[in-house]
Amino acid sequence: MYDLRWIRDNPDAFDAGLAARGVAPQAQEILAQDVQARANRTSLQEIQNRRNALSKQIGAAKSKGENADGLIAEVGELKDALQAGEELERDLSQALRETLSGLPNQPEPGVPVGADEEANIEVRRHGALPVFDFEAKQHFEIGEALGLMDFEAASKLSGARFVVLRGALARLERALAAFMLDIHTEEFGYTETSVPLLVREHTAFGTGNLPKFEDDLFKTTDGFYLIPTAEMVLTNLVRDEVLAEADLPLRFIAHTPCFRSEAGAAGRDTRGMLRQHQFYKVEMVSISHPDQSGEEHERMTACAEAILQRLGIPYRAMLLSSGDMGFSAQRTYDLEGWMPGQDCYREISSCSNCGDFQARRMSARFKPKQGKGTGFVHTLNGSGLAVGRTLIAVMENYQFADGGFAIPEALQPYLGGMTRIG
RNA sequence: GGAGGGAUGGCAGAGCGGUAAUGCAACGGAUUGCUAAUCCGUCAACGCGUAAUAGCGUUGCGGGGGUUCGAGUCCCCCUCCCUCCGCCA
Repeated sequence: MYDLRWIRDNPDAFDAGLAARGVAPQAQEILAQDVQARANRTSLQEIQNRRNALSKQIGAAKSKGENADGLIAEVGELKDALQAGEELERDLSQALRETLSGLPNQPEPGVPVGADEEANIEVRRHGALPVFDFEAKQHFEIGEALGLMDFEAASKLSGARFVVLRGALARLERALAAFMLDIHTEEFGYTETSVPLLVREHTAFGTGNLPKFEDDLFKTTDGFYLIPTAEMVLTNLVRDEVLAEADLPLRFIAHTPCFRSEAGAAGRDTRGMLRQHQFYKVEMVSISHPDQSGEEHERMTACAEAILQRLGIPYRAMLLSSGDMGFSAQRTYDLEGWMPGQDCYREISSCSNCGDFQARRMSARFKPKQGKGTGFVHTLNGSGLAVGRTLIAVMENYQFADGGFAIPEALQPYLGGMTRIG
C-alpha cells in the first residue's frame, strides 16, 4: 500500500517504479482522484464545523429554556450538503484505497529492471558442484526406487501435486526442519513460533496476498484461507500494533505446512515433489526499523545461506529483477540450490525486504524515541529454507551409483547417527 | 449447536443524548548539587496552512446503516473476543 503524499510529491518516480514492474502509469489518475477527495474533504469539514457550532448554540439555548427553532431551521439547511459530502468522501476514499491496494511495491534503487527471471543478477555462488561417475538421477527416481517416496499413494488420496514419504525419508524431512529451526533460534536469534495455518481475510490482505491473488490460495467453506507461507502469519503478528522503537528488530521463525493452489502453474514441474499443493517450510520474518531494513535483509539472507552451507548444498544467490519479484517486495534475493538430477539451480529460498508496504496495509507502526507521531515498520521475510526442496537437494547432491544417498554430516545427529539412506 | 457478556487512545478504565473523565507508560519543557519527586505540556488519523515549525479545523469510542439540531451513549445489520452449557481432539 502506498503513501498518497509520497505519490503527490513523486508522481514520476511512482510511475517509473510501476513501469519497472510492468504496470501502466497510474499517477495522473490517482492524483486527480486525490485532488477531488481533498477538495471535498475541505468543504465537508467547513460544513461540519458550522453544524457543530450551531448545535452547541442550540444546546446552550435549550438548557436556558430559550427557543431554538431559528437555529434548528438554520442547521437543517446544512443537512443535504452534509449528507452528500459524507457520501462522496466515502466513495472517493474507498475508490482510492481499492486502486492503491492492487498496485505492487516499488523496486528499490539497484534492483535490475526487467520483465522476468532473465534479468536477474547472480550476486554470489557457493560450493563446488558434485561430480558423479554415473548419470545423476532426479530425486523422484531415487525416492521411488527406494520405496520411500510414493506419488501414487498421494494421488489416491488427494490427486496430483501431493506426495507420501515413508520411513527414513519421512524422518529426513522432519530432521531437516528441526536442524533449520535449531540453528536459526540458537544462533541467529529468531524466536520459534507456532502459528495458525488458517487465517482470515484481513490477514491475507496485510501481506498483499489479497485482494489480487485470491486464486493462488485455498479457501475453506467458512471463509478461512490456508496459509501459502508462514510469512502471512508471522508478519501479521504486528498488525495494528504500535511497537517501542527499542524492541526492534523482532525476529520470528516458524515451521509450517504451506498450501498453494498453483493455479497459474499448470503443466510446470509436474514430476516429483518440486511443486506441490502442500509442502513444509521454515520461514523467517523480521520486523525492522526503517533505517535498518537493508542491513536486516542482508543478515536474513546470510542466515538462509548458512543452512545451505552446513548441508553442503551448492547454491547461487540471485538478485531478482523488478519483474520477477513478488507483489509486496521492494528487493528480493533468491537462493537457488544445485539440483544434479535436473542439472540446474532451483529456488530453495527467497528473502525479501518489503519496506513499509505491508506495514501500511496492516497498520504496523513503531513510536520513535525522538519526534512526534508514529512511523511504519519495515517487514522482511525469507525461507530458511523450503524443507521439501532442501530434501530434494540433499537426495540429488549426495546420491550414490547404487541408488542410495548419504546424509550430510551436520544432519546425522538429527537422524540418530544415520549416515546414509538406501 | 444453546444461553449470556463484551469491543473506548500505547496500556488500563469511566462515561449510557450536549465539546472523549481519570490513572499508568512514553516523550518535551520547567524546577532541582545529581538522581528521584513535583508541576506544565505533548501523546491517533486526516484536511487547510508552512521552507519546516506554529496555528486552525475535521474525524476517531470494533465495522456498516438509521433516528436526532446534536450519538461513544438510542434503533437495525454485520464482524470479532470472552464466559457458561452441550459435543469433541
